[in-house]
Amino acid sequence: MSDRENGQTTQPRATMQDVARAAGVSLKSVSRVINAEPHVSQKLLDKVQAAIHELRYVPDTAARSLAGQRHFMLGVLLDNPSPHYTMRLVAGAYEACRQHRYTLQFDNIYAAEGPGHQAERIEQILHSSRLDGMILTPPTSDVPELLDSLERKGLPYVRIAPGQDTERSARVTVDDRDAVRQVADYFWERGHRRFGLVRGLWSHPSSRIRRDAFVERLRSHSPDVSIIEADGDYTFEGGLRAGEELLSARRPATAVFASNDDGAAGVMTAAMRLGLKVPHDVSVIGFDDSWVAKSVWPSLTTVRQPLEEMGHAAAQMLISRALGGHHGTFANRHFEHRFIERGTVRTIA
Amino acid sequence: MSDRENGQTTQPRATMQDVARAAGVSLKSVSRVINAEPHVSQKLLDKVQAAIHELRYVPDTAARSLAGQRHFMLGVLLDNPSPHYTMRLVAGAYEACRQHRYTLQFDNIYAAEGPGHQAERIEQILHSSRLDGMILTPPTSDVPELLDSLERKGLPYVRIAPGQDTERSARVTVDDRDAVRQVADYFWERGHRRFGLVRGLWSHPSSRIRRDAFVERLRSHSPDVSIIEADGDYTFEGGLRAGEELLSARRPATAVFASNDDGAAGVMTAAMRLGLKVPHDVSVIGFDDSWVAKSVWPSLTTVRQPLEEMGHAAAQMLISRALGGHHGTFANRHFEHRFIERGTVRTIA
DNA sequence: GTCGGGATTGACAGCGCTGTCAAGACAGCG
DNA sequence: CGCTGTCTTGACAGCGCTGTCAATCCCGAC
Repeated sequence: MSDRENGQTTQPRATMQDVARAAGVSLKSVSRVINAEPHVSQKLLDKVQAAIHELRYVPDTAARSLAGQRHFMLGVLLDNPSPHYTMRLVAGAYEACRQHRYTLQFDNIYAAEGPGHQAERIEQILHSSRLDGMILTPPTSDVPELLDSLERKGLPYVRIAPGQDTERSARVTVDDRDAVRQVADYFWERGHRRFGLVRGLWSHPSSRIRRDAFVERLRSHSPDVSIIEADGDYTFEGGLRAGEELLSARRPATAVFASNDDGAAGVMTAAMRLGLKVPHDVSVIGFDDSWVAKSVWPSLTTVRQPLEEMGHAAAQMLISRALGGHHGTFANRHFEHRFIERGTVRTIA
Repeated sequence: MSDRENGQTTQPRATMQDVARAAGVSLKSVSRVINAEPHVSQKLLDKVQAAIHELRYVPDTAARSLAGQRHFMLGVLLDNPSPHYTMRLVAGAYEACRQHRYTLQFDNIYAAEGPGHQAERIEQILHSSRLDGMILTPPTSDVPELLDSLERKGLPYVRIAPGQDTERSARVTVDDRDAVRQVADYFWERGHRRFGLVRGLWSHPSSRIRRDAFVERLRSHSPDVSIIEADGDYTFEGGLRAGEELLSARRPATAVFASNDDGAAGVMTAAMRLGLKVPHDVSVIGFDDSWVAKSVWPSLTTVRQPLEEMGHAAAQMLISRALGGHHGTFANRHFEHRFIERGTVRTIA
């Protein structure tokens, strides 16, 4: 491998003891400063901070974990097939962790294997790692067995975008309904009256929510508006099939909302194959602002979830909690979507 | 938050001491078994393993780190804009880490900010975290300043797919040349004689390598073969522009190789806009087998790098090293690409 | 039967930090 | 001026494990 282990140039890292000595105070006082504990005089604070800075002191996480009851590690439960989605969420959570010198552990829980397996898997995860908290990402946020296990173990957790039984725990939410209404209105205001809807995967609560919001909003504009629905199962393939169905109907849709971007890309391809031009002949809006949104032409009008911020918030909640925060009350941070106007919607004269 | 901290049901985790007692041996003997040290009799081994199993003992990483000189943490240096690429590499590395109860720390190094900033950034990373090794992913594998810093600190590292100065360190390689030759032959054998090439980003060594291999291979078939080149900078947009250039030339290419999938998707879109059908009028091959490869129609013929395996191998090398392995010699694990035949290439009569 | 040497096992001192508890400092009050 | 209560500071044990070193065991060779 590539190195020389004999740290010729590397002087040993400063310890808390070193800082204490340099500042002329006790070990424990340095500890107090590091942990921002109360009852520290300004004078002592200054001395210690100067010494810390001077020695470039960085506390040793392993020692802190061993001696105290924090462990500087959070877990994230993952089971989302979309790398882009996962990546953004995790990036946000990771950033929050880094800021507090925490580490993030990733755990894939395979929903496909059924709730029994999942419960077993999480028990194992909890037993074998010392965590200060757990972040549940969709679709794991809605598996009751998981929540049960977590509660039994007494591990704090935060659910991201839970679909059901929302009040049960701390959570980070985002209002899909609201975003979908914007989509519906956007189409409506541009003169569209015949709609297509590509549904997602029924096992994800988000799927039903998005569908219902879209349909309801449109009906509120006109009770007997035309909406053709088809299943797209959140994939390109699914969107392709759904698109062909929607666009080759007798009175085809002029505006299609796909429950995610992959599906929307499928619809665009279907349009192309049917000789329809986007947005001239069909308008399309996606959901997620994933990577593909910019890998199609025209680039896709879509809705972006602030996933990084959501992940960040979730981790932040857990970290504050570990520092000795808010017991009893279930925090809830809410975020808004951002509508991203690009090139796939046309205004009908 | 969602829990009860008073672990009513949670009995304390077993410690090594507990195991020693249960097995009727000394603490140190259990430690030997856990660390697979030599000089342990079969009888003792059995007793200890039984006790470990019985008590569901899991060693405490923090304590091990504190007491020993391993820290059970590896770092990955990231600076690749493609989430899919990063994700796959990291997933593999992470899996290897999990198997050995290691943790992976991610660090973004912003190449765009220039080598000076990077060196500073890595110094800071190395100073503030206790790592057993570092994995460099492209394009960080080719920043000499980074390697210098790592070596100065004496931290073992492995470079993934380094482009230059390969022998300098341990590494995990994959032969782009070989894969690109396959691509060239694949086109050639199917009767194509007029080629288009979408180049990548010059700052990535891979870009030049892929380009050269493609051109050389084709020339080896026929010295004055027609190859039109255009810059695609590894993005969809770039591929789109490059595609329009290549396909609207006087004697347009019938087969286009794009240095990555995003670029290939751009070429396909360009073809569509020019009224050309893929693969009937133009054949396209990409590189990476990224998410978009299946989000276009027809789905993209491409080349897949075994990124998970590569990440896994890199982490594995570092972990073995930390266990006290191969000093002096620079390991090198080599991987092969896999050619993925899908629907974007046509055989010319 | 005895000795040398390697194989096997264990005792023990910390690693760097936090939690506990007690001591010292200091202000206010009678 | 002494006493009490609060604020600040420090001493100390020990978290769970590994590295060191010494003790013990077992074997073949003499």
